[in-house]
Amino acid sequence: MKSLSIGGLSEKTGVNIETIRYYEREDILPKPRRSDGGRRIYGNEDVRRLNFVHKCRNLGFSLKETVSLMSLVDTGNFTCKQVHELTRVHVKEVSKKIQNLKRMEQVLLEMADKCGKGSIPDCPIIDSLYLE
Amino acid sequence: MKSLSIGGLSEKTGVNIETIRYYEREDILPKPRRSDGGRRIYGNEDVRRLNFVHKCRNLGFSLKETVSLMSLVDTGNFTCKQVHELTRVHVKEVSKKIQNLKRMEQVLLEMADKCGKGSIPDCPIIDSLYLE
DNA sequence: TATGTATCCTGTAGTAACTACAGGAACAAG
DNA sequence: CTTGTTCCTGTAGTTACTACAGGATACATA
Repeated sequence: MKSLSIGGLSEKTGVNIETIRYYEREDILPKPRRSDGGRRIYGNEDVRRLNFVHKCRNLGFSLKETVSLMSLVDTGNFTCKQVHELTRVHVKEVSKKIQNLKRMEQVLLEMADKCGKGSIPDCPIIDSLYLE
Repeated sequence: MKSLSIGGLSEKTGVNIETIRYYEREDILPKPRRSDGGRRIYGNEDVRRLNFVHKCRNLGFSLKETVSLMSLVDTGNFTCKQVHELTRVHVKEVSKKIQNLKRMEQVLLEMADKCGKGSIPDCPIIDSLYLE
């Protein structure tokens, strides 16, 4: 089992060094052991955990949700059903966000389309922003 | 021209009272005149401006971008072309966000699909979160 | 062994865009 | 005149990082 410095861990996982220290402060990652000089030393388990967190974040889970998922796993106190439920709820939120953004995109495209692209200070985009 | 209290303005525009005061602090909205008792008094122009800001925010423009748009309008120093360009750049970012979220959604759905929904502490969703 | 430089340390503050108080003043209705 | 609602200022909290400052440590090279 090889050990890593914080820089090594950062490179291996793609997570920023400052972010790793932040996760430690926030008790999202356990405090690692230190070298004689006081530097953090990480092992394979730390890589695994950080990958887990990183992946959750990329999938849009909040840190709170991520911690929930991890502690479920840590305690062994979970069922596949529970995890499925958590995922289902989350995917619903993601879908909602997509819908909202699509609506936004639509309005923006319509506005841009109506715009004459002229060189005088008069624009239907601006006009429509003042309405309602 | 009728005047409004901050509560009235909030109701009329759908913007939170605290948010209105925040916009004032941040010089996004002008400081309104006050009553003898020191309360804020708003007019039609304030409704217009706040609607503008609100709409920009709903369309995903940052406050900075919103202020840029407004000051373009205020100075009259803009062309339709400029506004079109700003919109075009913004819609590109929105589209990118949509793409990312869709990818996320896909992965989550796939994970949920593989999940056995069983009642034992073993779950392919969790397993896949540890990978990479 | 000296030295340079790369990496690391802690602690604090900044970011965006609000939101949430606390503690007090003003206004409207009965 | 009391009661209840709305409003005031000022400060601190939220999320998830990111960016220093000022110093210590580790390691490669001369």
